[in-house]
Amino acid sequence: MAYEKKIPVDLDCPLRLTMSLIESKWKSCILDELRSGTPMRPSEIHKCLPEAAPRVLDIQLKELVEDGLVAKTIFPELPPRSEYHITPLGISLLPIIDSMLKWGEEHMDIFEKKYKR
Amino acid sequence: MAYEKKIPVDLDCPLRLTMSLIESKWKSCILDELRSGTPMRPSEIHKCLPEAAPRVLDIQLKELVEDGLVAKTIFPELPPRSEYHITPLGISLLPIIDSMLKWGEEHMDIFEKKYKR
DNA sequence: TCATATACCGAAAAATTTTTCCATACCCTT
DNA sequence: AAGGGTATGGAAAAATTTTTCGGTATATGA
Repeated sequence: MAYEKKIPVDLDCPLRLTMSLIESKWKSCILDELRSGTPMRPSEIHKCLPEAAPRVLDIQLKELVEDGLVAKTIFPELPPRSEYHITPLGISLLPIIDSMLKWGEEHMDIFEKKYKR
Repeated sequence: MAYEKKIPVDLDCPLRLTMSLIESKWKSCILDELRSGTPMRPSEIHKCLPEAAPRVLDIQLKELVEDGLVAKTIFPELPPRSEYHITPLGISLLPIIDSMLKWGEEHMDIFEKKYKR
């Protein structure tokens, strides 16, 4: 995530650290989908976020797991089956996701008028 | 911001809307700097965020103004002088910035151990 | 047998963001 | 007149993210 980039994230800045974990296009949405705690299979997540390219969901799920916000269970079955669920660390981010969701709902009209079409 | 991109931001998704306003590298930090309400000159902002390329601060300040989160006052003087201050809309985002700041402080140790060096 | 579904991943193209460098224009101080 | 500070912006390179396309492998159902 952070230190394998050419220009590494400044982990000493709390704001940049938190942002770096969720700023990719679909990460906050993935966490929102997983919020209930019920594990979801990747195909389900894809269905819930149909506008996201499947490949990018794969990549971002992998990064969420790497960062410890989400955990993965692989069932040794065929055809393959796996499940993702939110971890306690991910759950601790949900209030932030909530407040962004709420802010977006409350102020959506401003930006629809401003930018739509 | 949103609809002048080839792949426009989905303004109907409240989460993506909110994220799109603050996800650029330094926007949340700029809002944090302006939080007190006291106007700041661009040169001051640059000094407070020395790791940011000045050019990118200019660009992101401009976008923050365009999105209505920050306002700009230009004084018709020479040498040129201008000031940026946070708007009520920007202030309404501060609780989100706060919670990200707090989360980052509380969980920094995890990621320092994990990614530093 | 053929299509579909499952999960995943490599590679390249495209889009976007960030960085870097340079330029404008004017003032003040040395 | 030279150097430094002010605010700003063009342009290209570099870095990063996202998209798109294709491939692996195996099982099930038509």
